[in-house]
Amino acid sequence: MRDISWDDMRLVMLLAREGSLLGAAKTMGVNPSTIGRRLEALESSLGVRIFDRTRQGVLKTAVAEELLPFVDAAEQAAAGFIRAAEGFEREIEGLVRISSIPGVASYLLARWMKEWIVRYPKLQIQLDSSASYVDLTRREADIALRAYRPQSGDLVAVKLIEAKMAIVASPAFVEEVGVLSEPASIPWISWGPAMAHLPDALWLRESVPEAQIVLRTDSIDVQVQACLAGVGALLVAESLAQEMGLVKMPLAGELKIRFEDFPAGALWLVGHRALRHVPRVAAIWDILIEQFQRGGI
Amino acid sequence: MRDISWDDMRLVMLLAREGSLLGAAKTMGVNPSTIGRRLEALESSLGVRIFDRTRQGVLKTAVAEELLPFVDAAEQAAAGFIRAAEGFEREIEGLVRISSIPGVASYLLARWMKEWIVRYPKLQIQLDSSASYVDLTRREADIALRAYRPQSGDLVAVKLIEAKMAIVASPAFVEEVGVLSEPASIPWISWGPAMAHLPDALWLRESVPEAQIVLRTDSIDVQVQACLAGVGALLVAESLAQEMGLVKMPLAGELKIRFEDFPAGALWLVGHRALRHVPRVAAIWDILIEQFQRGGI
DNA sequence: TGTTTGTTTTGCGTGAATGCAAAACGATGA
DNA sequence: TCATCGTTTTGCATTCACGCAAAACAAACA
Repeated sequence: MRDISWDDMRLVMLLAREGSLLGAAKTMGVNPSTIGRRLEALESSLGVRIFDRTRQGVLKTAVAEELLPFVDAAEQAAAGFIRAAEGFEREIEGLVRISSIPGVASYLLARWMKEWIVRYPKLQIQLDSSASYVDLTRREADIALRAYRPQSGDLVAVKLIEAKMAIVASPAFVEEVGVLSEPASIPWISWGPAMAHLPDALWLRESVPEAQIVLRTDSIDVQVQACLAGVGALLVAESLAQEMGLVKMPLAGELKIRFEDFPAGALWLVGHRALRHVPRVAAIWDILIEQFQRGGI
Repeated sequence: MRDISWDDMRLVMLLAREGSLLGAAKTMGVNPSTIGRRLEALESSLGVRIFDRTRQGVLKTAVAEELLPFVDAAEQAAAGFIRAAEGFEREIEGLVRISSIPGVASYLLARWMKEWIVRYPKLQIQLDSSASYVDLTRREADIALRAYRPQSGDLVAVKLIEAKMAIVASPAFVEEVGVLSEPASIPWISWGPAMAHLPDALWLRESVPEAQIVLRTDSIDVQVQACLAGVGALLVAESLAQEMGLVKMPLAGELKIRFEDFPAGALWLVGHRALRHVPRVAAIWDILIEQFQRGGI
C-alpha cells in the first residue's frame, strides 16, 4: 500500500494539534479507539512511526515534524474547497458561526439577535465569545468581531464603531471613591490569560501595579457582576457601561488628560473575502452594520 | 454538515480527471456504485451539484471548476506528504515504479533487470513504457528515463548517455535500397500520436512527406518487427540497432551532412529530489548509472 | 432495426470499520 | 501510600459503507 487516504493527513493534523488520541477523537466526533486504529493502519502502511503513544497522550516524532507542512497545505486547500462550494449557496439558511470579543457578545449581540432570527427564520447562529482567537482563514468561524483590523489579505474588514473607553464602576463604588486622581489607588478588574491581548488589558498592565488587579477572569459576565458588587473598577467601552448598569467614574483633570492616551476601542467586523457575499453570511453582515448604525453606539 | 472528508476532494479530482464514475472507480479500485453514492453524499452535504450525470459519464458543473484549484493544491500536499514519509524508509524493499521511453525499456531495461532483482531480492519493479507522460511531481512514478531534461526545480536529472541516432532497417531492405540519398524516397516507420513528441518523430515530420510514413505505432516492438520484415526504415539510437537485429543504412554524402543536424538523442535519468536518497529508489538509480556506464552505450 | 458497448442507478447481502465498555497504566496530589 | 484522573489499549457487538449483480438507458454501429 503506497497510496494513503487524504483523510489520514487530517488525522495527523488533529493529533498534532490536540496531542492525544482522545482529544483528536473528540474534535472529530468519533471514538478514541477509532483514532488509534486509524493511526496504526497509517503508520504500518507507510512503514514509519508518526506519533509515540504515552499515557499522557501522543508525542510527535521526527517524521511528524516533516509531514506537518504538507498537512498544513492540505488544510488550506480543504478550507478553500469548502469556501468555494459555499460560494454557490443561494438561500439564507444554515449555520452562521460568529466569533466576538466577550463584551459585545453579551451586551449587544445577544440582545440584538432576536431580530436576526425573526428576519431570517431558517438561520442558525453559533456565537463564540470564549475562544481566545479563531482563525477565519481556517474556517473556524464565518464572521468575527475584533478589536483590531486583521492583517491577512484574504480577509475583509469594516470598522463598526470607534468607542470611547471609560473607567466605570458600581454607583456605590463611585460614590465612595469620589473623583479619581490615581488609578493605582483603587482595585481593578481585568481579563484572564486567554484575553490578555485585548487593548484594555494591555493598558491596565502598564498603568496599574500588578497587585492592584484584584480579579482576573475571561468571563465578561463575572467581571460585570463583580464590578456591580463593588469589587473594583472596570475598563470598558463607554457605550456599554449603561447596558451593564455601571456608571462612569469622574476623573481628576490630570488623569483625564493622561487617559486621553488610551486608544479609542475600535470594533471591526471581519470576514473571509470568499464568504462575504454568501447569502447567509451577507445577511448577518448587513444586519450587524445596520444595527450598529441604528444603535448609534 | 459543514465539514467534509478530505477524501472527498480526491473524489472530485478523480471524477474531473476520468470523466466518469466508472473510470474514477477503476483507478481508485472500488465499485462504481460507491463512487456514485459518495458523490451524492458530498453534494447533498454541501448543497451544490458538482457533476452532472449523463449516460456518457459525468460533466463538470461551474461549481466543479471553482473547486478544482483547491483539489489540485490538496493533491500537491498529499504527494509531498507521502514523499516525506518515504524519506524515512530504511530498507531496500518495496515497489519502484519506473517510467521509460519505449526503446530503452524493451531493449535495455528489460534485459538488465535480472541483475536488479538478483541484487535486491526484496525489490519489486513496475516498468511503464506506455504512458505518454507521467508526472513525477504527482508521484505517478519514482524514476523516469526521458529524452529531455525536465524543467521543474523539484526534480533532479543526470544525463546517462548521448546516443547518436541512426537510420536503420532490415538487412534485406538495406541491400535492396543501397546508399540512401533522399529520405523521402523510402517508406518510414514512426511513432503514433501518444509518442509524437519524441525528437525522432519530430525530425521525421519535418524531413519526410506525410505520405511516406507507412506505419505509425506507439509500440516499439511493432516498429521493430515491422522494420525487420522490411516495411520501412526506422530512426533509432545507433547503439540500440544491434540489439534489435537491425543494421545502419549507408547514407550519401549530402544526406550524411544534413543528418548531422539531427540532435543527438540524450537519455536523462530523472527523479524527485525528495525521493532520490530513499533506499529503494537510490538502489535502482545507482545500478542504472552503473549499467549504462558498463554498457558503454 | 437490432446489437453491442459503456455508462449510471438500484436492491440486497456481507464484512470491515466503528462504537462501547472495561482494562491497564502512568502521573498527580492528598 | 492511596485514590483519582486522563490517557491508551483491547475484546466484543453492531452498523454503516461497500461490493455484487442486475436493471435501465443512451450512443454508436452493423
